[in-house]
Amino acid sequence: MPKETRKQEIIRVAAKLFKSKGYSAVTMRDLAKAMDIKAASLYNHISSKQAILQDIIIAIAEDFTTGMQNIMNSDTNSIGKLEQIISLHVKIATENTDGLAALNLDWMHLENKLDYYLKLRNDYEANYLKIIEDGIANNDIRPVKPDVFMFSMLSTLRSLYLWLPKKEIVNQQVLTESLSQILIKGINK
Amino acid sequence: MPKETRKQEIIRVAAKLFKSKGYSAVTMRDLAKAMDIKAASLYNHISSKQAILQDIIIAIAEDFTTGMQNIMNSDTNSIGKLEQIISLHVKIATENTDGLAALNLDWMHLENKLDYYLKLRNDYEANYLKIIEDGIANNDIRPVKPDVFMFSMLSTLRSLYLWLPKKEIVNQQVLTESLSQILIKGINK
DNA sequence: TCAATAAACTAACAAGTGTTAGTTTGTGAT
DNA sequence: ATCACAAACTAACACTTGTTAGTTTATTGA
Repeated sequence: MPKETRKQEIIRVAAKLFKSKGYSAVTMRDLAKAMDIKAASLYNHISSKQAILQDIIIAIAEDFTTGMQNIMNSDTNSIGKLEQIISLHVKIATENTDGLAALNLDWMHLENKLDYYLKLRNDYEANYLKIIEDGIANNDIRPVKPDVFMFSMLSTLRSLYLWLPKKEIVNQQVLTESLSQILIKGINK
Repeated sequence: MPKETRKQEIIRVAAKLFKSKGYSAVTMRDLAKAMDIKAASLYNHISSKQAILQDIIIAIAEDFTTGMQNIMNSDTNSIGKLEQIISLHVKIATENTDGLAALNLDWMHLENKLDYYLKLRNDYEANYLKIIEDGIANNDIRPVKPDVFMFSMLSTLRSLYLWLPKKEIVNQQVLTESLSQILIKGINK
């Protein structure tokens, strides 16, 4: 595996700080202190504070988009697709907890890239909803309200970043199965 | 009903701004502009920016605490209590959407009152968990993992502030029933 | 009519903000 | 030994931040 560049290191530490206080409350001097250098030195590696936020959020948002494409092209029924969505969220939340926190808490502070982020998010949710609606039409899913169900499921999955650090369990598969049980069981026919 | 004081008006507008950008990104000049006065004039009514945040968050946190006390003292089984919890969250989220957003997003910026807030939250979650565990012991609830189940339910309920503004439905009872169906049905015996 | 009060104003402060310019230091390859 | 370069440094900038002090204006009850 290729070693982490200085820039990647800065972005990783920034994500951690953003998680604890939010983008706006973290100053470049805070970030510099966490890196044990002076604030001005950060600019040898990154172009602006805003660029750090964009790097963090857009990368993750594109991971979700790619993951959703794969799920939609996969050859399973709706319940299987929902399980894959849970697995996707667990995977990303496990691998990049801090970055996901920044995405969830500070997406509104994206400037140039805000529109792009919102497009990715809207498309993601539209695909998600379609999977649920298809499942109801195909009789794989009980006739719950699709939007309430998606909201509920997505709320849980989006909050994983808050919860994962508290648990000793890092086993993705165990968590995925436990969540599938709780989130899907109630609507499975 | 008593008319809103100027102070209450400021706090209400502040909550709205905090919801859109977060506490740290909202300046006193932003708030003043939203009130159509100068920043210095705010200090005739409030003592500090921090005090505004405390007013907003602590009031809601205490509402939850009171609500939980009532639920625990109520004469229903575990499923009934969980339904009451859903109803409590829907009620508070409907009546004070913006304040709830501030609580969820900016609680970590509480200074003096942070410890108090965390105590209220921890107690709330402990009581919540106990209700679930009792329900499993009494055979009212399927033997799911209590912490995963609470996390899932609470994630949804805590995200209501994001979702309510998007819906035409303001009917609390309809929403409560729909959520009960989706959140509880899966674990009801 | 006058006094009290609520609520706005102007002006200013000290501290903190993101960022730039220019310079120095250490390391590894030629 | 020297060159190139990554990565740190100091110093400073223009601007924004929360907040205070002192003053003016409008409303209202005696």
